[in-house]
Amino acid sequence: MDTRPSGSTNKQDSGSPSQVSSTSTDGKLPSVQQILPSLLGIHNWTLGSMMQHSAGAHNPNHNASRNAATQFLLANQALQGLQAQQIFQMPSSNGAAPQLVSMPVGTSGQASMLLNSSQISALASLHTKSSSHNPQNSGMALVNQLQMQQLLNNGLSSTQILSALNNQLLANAVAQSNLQLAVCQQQNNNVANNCQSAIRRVGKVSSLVDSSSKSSVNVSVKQEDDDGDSDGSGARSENEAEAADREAADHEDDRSSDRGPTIAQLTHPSVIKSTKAVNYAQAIKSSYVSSTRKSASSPTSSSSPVNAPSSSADGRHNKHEKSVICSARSAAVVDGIDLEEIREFAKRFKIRRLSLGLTQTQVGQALSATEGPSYSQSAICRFEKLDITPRSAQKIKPVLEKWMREAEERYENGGQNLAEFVGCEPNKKRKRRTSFTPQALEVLNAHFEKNTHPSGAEVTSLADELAYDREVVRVWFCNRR
DNA sequence: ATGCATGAGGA
DNA sequence: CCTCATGCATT
Repeated sequence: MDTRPSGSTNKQDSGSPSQVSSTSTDGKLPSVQQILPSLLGIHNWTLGSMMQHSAGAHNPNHNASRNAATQFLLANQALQGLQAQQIFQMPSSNGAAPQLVSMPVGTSGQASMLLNSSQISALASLHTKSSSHNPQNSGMALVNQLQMQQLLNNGLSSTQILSALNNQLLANAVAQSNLQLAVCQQQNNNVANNCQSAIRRVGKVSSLVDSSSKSSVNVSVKQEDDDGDSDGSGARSENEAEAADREAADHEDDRSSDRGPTIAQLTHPSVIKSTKAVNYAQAIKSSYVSSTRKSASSPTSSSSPVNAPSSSADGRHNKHEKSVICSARSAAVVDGIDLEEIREFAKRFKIRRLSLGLTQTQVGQALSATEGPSYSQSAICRFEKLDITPRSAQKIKPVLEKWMREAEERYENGGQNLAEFVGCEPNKKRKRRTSFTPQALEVLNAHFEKNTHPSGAEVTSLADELAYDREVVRVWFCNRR
């Protein structure tokens, strides 16, 4: 289904293929492609390829033909904990596009990463020489499984996971012989250290290693790929590529939004300290006080005055570190909604989605093709991040649960058409998104801090002063609140 | 991933 | 007009 809504587009073609997990290539540290095989315990595998069957029936122009054929790396099943290695090649004008590589790690985790063609071929050429049987493979896999889960448990974004994984690979390569659990911990620390900088660079603080490793690392992901065949994603790869690119370029500047209290916030009151306090209070206010329902559990129960005091000079700079989502087990229950349960599901869902090699966009499209309510990429993104109110989450959850079950079924049956694109009607044109200038934002924020609910007259004059549509200004306040 | 837009439902 | 839930469009 190639698709891409006609008008769409901003998408510059495969502009930046690489990004990927290529790291130190030569010299000191081994490159990813050098250690990947051992990391995964792959010593015997076969490279197969099959022409991509146009699952969607069309897409003649994918003629990346010769090489664009979907390739599969089939891992030797003899190595426990590892199953089929799949490589979905994304069609593109040139064969240099990066490929999404999904690899099961351990028995219940799965990592996805992008590898460019040279890395792929490097990986491919390795099978000829790699023959050393390391009895400790399973051990390695296990270690990585744990680490992977920790990464996932911390709610990191795809980009973060990729970089973290990358560091993980290096860490493992360096400590290649350690397999004891104790050593495992050590590795975790190494990984943490290695990752920290990367993560920080990306703007998020997060405790990567929860040494106490918490009880529930039960990310029960059942494995169903026995022969790595699956596809259907082959045809959708355009979207895949698109998303991949975006993720690659992903800049997480962490601006954060102050919509209502999100599950992430509710379940982690601890992270909401200092600067965050104000926002949190506001969040509680807007969503609970006003809705009269409010329930005991919310940590800050008391309602804050409508006019957020906000002691800071500039509200915008106060909203930072909101997306810190680390592990926690607080089984909070708000409004009869088990946040913990939702959190668990969101985690599982993300893992499943990735293991199926699907992007949020694809899931959204698939959803819209099925019965019942559907949700957009945005919604899915927010759900996975738990950047939504408990109420919304509870509403979306069953939909995703249902879809996930069906997706698994289809996957097992050959994985055909996991996503079906349904031509959306153009609908009426949406107003072009307004982009406020930094200056305007300064003014707006200044006003917002003084008064979150400006009167009609105030809005008008403000709009006037800034030379923006009154409606635009009004909406800005609504969204800001 | 997230900023702004839209529309429903409620005062 | 507001709040909320969502989505489109853009970063």
